[in-house]
Amino acid sequence: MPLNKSRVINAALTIVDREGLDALNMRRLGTELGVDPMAIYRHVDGRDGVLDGLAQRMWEEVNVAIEDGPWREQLREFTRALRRVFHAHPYAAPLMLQRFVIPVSLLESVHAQLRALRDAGFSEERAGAIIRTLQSFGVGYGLAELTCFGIPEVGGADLSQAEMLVLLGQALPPGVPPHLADAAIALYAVTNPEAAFESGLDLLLDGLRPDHGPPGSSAPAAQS
Amino acid sequence: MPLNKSRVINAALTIVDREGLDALNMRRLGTELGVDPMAIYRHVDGRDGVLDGLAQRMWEEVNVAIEDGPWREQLREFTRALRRVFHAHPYAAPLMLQRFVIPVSLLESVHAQLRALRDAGFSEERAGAIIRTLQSFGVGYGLAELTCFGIPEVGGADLSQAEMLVLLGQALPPGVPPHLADAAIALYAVTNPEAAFESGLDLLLDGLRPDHGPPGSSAPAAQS
DNA sequence: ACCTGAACACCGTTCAAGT
DNA sequence: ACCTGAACACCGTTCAAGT
Repeated sequence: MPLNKSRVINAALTIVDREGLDALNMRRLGTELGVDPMAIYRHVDGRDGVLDGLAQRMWEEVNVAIEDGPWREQLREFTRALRRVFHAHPYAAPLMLQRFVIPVSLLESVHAQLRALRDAGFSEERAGAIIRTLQSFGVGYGLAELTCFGIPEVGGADLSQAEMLVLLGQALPPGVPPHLADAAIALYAVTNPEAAFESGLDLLLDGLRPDHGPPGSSAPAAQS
Repeated sequence: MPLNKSRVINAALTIVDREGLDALNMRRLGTELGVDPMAIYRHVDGRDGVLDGLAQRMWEEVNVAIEDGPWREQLREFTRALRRVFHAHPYAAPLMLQRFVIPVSLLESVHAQLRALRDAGFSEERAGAIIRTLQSFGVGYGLAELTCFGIPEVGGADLSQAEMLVLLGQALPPGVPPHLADAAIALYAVTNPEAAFESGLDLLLDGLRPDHGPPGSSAPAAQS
């Protein structure tokens, strides 16, 4: 079992998932692999290379099963998957937004989405805008949740209303006027994170209508 | 002119804006302030405290002039301001999503937005969802642009179509099939970043309709 | 070709003095 | 009360050997 890049990234992810990004150093990674730290440099371009590898791994985890089916559901499922990575790997997932790497698996998803939207009657330009918007929303939402609720909490995802308010209180500047505290509560003290995300997703998807009529389909029914 | 927190954060932002986050260390910060590095620890809680201060500063920069006017324009302007910070401080802005700090100025914006939406006939819950969605979109989009185009390029914001394609090619895995390269181009090779962002914003805002009829206004005209 | 370990430069932070 | 500087622990990386 010779050392290779994949094994290095695996070990790195194990460390990061358990102890956070700061705990990842080359010496630690060496002992985790049972190898001299310097041996790693043969397979990966230093610590930076390891972080690149982690970012790539995170994007690859955004894989979604259904790539056919109605376009709206396809986009919805992809955006959910985007957020899910942040919950699954709260320490490593932010790397997706720090390093520019595009794995093939992501391009395959994008390709399927572009085709689905084009088939539904969206112009090429609008299709791109829609996917970019959903991607931004997905990663932005996932990342914002992480920084709001703190890393360990978001993993368990079960904070009581009281605990959340205390957490919020600590982040608020001392001596905020009541009406601003109310605003903070309304915005950040979310009781059901899943439902809150879904309603944001609905907001985005329900407003979408093809520009020119689709090749052949009945009228969509979303705006009740 | 005694040393204080505000002066420390100012100096830190100067360094970070010019040379990036990695260039920010306590010794460097000391010389920038003309002070022994250890003097800084009196006013700020170590390097971490400096980063917290920078995150706070970034959020404070998301100030928007108009806080009245129609709700749609108010939200639009705020989301634009969110993205603008990432272009103004490409190195420091990502800290907004790494540390949980909420300055009063942000809460004031949120409060005004909540009221505007409530007055327009949106329920409290839906108003929160809308603002959260727009915030996620704004920061997600800004951050994604940064990682896509690279930090210095996003500042200048003038990349030729050719330069952008080369940049994209470097990020793509070697030997991607043509149809996937096409997908990457459609999604990432944006010729007009401003226009692309605006169309995402339109996507989000145009779909919004109050739940119960507004207190008294004529019908909105957005979906032409 | 691949792994090893000593060594170097750098950085955050503690602590005991200074004024 | 505030600033100073020596010192320590830690970490990424280079380099000359090893097998």
